[in-house]
Amino acid sequence: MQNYLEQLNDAQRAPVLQKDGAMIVIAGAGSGKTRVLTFRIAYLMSLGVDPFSILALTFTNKAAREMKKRIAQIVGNSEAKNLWMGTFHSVFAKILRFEADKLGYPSNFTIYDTQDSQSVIRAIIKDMHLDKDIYKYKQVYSRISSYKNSLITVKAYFSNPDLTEADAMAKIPRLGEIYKAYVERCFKAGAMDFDDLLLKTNELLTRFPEVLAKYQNRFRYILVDEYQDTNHSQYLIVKALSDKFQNICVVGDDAQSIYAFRGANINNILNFQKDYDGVKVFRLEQNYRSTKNIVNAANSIIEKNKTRLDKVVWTANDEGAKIKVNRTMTDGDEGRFVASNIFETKMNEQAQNGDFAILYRTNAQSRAMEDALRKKDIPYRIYGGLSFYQRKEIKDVLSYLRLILNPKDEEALKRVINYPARGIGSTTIDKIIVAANHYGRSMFEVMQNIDKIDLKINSGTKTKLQNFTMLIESFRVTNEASDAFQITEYVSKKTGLVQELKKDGTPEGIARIENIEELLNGMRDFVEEQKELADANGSLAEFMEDVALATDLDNEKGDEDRVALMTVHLAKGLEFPYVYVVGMEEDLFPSGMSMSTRSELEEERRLFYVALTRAEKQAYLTYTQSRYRWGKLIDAEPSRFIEEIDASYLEYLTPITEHRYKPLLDADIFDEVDKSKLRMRKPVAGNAPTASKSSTEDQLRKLRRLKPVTSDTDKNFSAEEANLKVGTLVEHVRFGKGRISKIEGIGADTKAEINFENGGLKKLLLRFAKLNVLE
DNA sequence: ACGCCTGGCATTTTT
DNA sequence: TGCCAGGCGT
Repeated sequence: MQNYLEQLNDAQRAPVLQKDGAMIVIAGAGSGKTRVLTFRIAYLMSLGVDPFSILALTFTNKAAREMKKRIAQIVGNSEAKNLWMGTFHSVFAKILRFEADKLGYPSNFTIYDTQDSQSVIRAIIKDMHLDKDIYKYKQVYSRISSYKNSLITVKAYFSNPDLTEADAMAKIPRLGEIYKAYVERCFKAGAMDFDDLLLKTNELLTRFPEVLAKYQNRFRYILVDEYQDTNHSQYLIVKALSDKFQNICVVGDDAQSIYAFRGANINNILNFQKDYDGVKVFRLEQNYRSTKNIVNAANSIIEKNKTRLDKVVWTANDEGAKIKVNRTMTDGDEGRFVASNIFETKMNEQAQNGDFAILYRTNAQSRAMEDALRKKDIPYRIYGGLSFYQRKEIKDVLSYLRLILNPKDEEALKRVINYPARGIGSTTIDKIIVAANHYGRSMFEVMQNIDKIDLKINSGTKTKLQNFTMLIESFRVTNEASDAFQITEYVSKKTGLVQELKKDGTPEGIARIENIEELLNGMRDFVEEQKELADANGSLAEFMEDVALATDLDNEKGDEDRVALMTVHLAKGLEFPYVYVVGMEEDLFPSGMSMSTRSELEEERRLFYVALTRAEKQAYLTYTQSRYRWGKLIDAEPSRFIEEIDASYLEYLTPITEHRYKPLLDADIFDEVDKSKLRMRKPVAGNAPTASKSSTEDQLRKLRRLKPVTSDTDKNFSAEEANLKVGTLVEHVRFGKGRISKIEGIGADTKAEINFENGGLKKLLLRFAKLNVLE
């Protein structure tokens, strides 16, 4: 152990040696935080701490696996495997299975993925005869999800007038009913969604003090990685579990908090010191990953953010090359530039494919890159997007498997009851659903008793239904004596899934069969691994637990030498010698949907910070002048983030394009405006701001038409809901209790003075950027 | 009951 | 542009 400690620098060693108490490690990009975490755990164990009493929470399975592996190398496998280590979701799913009966759930509950959840919601909206254009199932889902992450249960929702009123104001007054129905349906199906895994854990820990005590006593030492990305629900779990011993070590980097959109709360890390007594603060500021140029450039970016913890990242590495900035005409050209650049670099620097990463803001951008790489015969792998387990054919197989474990799982049932086709149509299914609701039973139970109830289903269909239930029941029996691989192979044969695909014979069909084979291979490996490493037997239940929470990143085939293509979000925690950040354009990065408030823009900036700090030796920023979006060619302008980098760290391969209208710096406006006094009018559908064809005069007229809001409802809008859309049409902006008193000029120089009567703000000067003015 | 076709719509990130 | 849901025809 001692010589391991010598591998650390002083700053890293200090938190490792700090055995007890609450502590936070603020770790800059590339500063070796994973090393600190692993060594700290190993060190605790060397002091005699039982691995059973150490809980380490990560954000990806991959991170957990790797950490476990590295700890195993230090303390040995037999010790390491007793550690409680995994994602929040996977660790608490295990605990929930163990304690499920207390919450009225079966221990074999299904975990619904996003698709399943959304499909439940879609069905509810339909059943309630709601207008699907108003109640969009995806939006409803994300709304419910964010309620759950804030621990707003159905009950809490209805007893909070602020929430019900807010939804009523948003013209979705029946959201609460949908929420309620959704929760009921999930419960009836014996299913938890992702958010439930955290919400129900909270419920478990608050409602059952003896359970809380049990886990408080078990988890004497708690470590949380990527603490900046915890949401409220996770925060409360950590807080509750660590309350007794207060041996809590959180590690994170506020500058890399990029998941606010799904409920992560950066304040968790910013306020950690207030949450516990005598918090020790450690800072890891030396970057071992990147060149001076990259580190300094990244620093010059993140400095623009207001909300951040005090920290100066530095490096002793070489100066390195400047960051190269390149402009192309189209996204196709951008792809070709990147591809040939990779080709040349490979030649000149003897680099491997695996040394390169192409990072983008949106998945849609991967296509142009793919095309170019394929033309140059450069092997690549795309991460993210549709994960392997989300593919149709895989989900079909998995649905049968889910049904074996939990016949109440309605989403799985609906998916496979008539696939492959066995003559059970939607009319029949509807009848069963009606009966299931009527008797308060699951669909499967209704089907099992189909001849005892009168559903006006003809006898031929009844037989088909019985055949199906018998098929599933026979699977259940077979599964008792099988491991995951055996039962799956059996299922895919018996159901005729594979035959169905063979029959169609198209290239896609063949690819699907290959995918199913890949699934089987993966299962075989899984079974072997489980039997060897853990004291498990590779059962289907174990496998499904893994699958439900797996992501594409977990299927790493490490031995492949390929260029990596992924979103910036996915790249967090990774590093590559050569990094291309493509699509550095306004409205794309920063995303047009995330630049209307200061906090959104700051998150985009952190995202860019993450992108840049992935690079070890060389970073490229590329942008285009026009890009295909929504199937249309649209004009693009270079991202403000390029210009935010101190120019001395940049090398322009092409002259930077001047903005026709400078992006408005957020500082100009966000500092002065109390956003709760501002309201945004929803853009009218079909009136895309960028497609506006109006003349200068029209624009001016629109500006003048801005009227003060006369109603006194403004206080119902939170800062988040109120929106000031900078960089798009001004006509979308409405101001509460204020009026525009003066407009000067148009285009880059447009100035508007706005007088506010309330909120202490009397006058505001706005420079509207990027007005859509024809030239 | 099934399958094809079409029209409408959405494109930010995902454990 | 590409996908998916819903409608319509068989």
